[in-house]
Amino acid sequence: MANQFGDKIKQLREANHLLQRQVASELEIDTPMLSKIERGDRKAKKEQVLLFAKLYNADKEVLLTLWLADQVYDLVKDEEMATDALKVAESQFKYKTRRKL
Amino acid sequence: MANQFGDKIKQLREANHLLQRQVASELEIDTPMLSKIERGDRKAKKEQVLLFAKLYNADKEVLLTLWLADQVYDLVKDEEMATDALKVAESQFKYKTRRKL
DNA sequence: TATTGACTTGTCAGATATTGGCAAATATAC
DNA sequence: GTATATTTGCCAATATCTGACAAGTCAATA
Repeated sequence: MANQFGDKIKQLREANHLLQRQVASELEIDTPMLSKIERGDRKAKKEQVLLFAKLYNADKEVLLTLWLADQVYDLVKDEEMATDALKVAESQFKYKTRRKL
Repeated sequence: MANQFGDKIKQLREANHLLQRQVASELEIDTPMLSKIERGDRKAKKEQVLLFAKLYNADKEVLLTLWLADQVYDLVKDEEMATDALKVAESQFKYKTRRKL
């Protein structure tokens, strides 16, 4: 997993002087799992992203964005048409939201 | 599945006056499967995308782009931070490719 | 260098999702 | 109506993901 999110939450954890043990306990997962999430080995659940934001007093929109971006990146990273596809998806998204209004 | 790709290949099939039966046979799948791919119910394999391009004499880059874009769209469609995440993923992608050179 | 504490790695069974294919339903054309 | 084309529903096989645990490394320090 491409890992902007993991890097960020590791950074935040350290800035808050917390151990994986402590954070893991709050998230009700074990330390190996947290380690893997920080290292990008495993994907956090959306609900856990919100908990990270709360625990670290961080902007949840920022974390959710990085979390999603990593997933998008993983999906397209090996594809030649990656950036084109991202642009197409983006315009498709904008079109749909515009229609909803 | 968001369906720019399916619409496109259905359009191309009809422009080429081909039946699902015929195309499916070329792809070595059954017609229900092709129907589902055209309708966005099932995702085509990358290898099948290339076959579509060949069969319909279409630009494979275009088809691959739509095919990937649909997948990206599906991933982000229900997320509030969707467009932000796409932008972040895009810049991440550009950075990595730049580094590779 | 033995012990301790923090973190990481490997593995695996169980859960979940995806796939391919068939049978049946529906739509379209004649 | 019949015949042909397409779609829908379903299911078993397979693949992928998940959570959990045991064992590993690494760094600090007694």
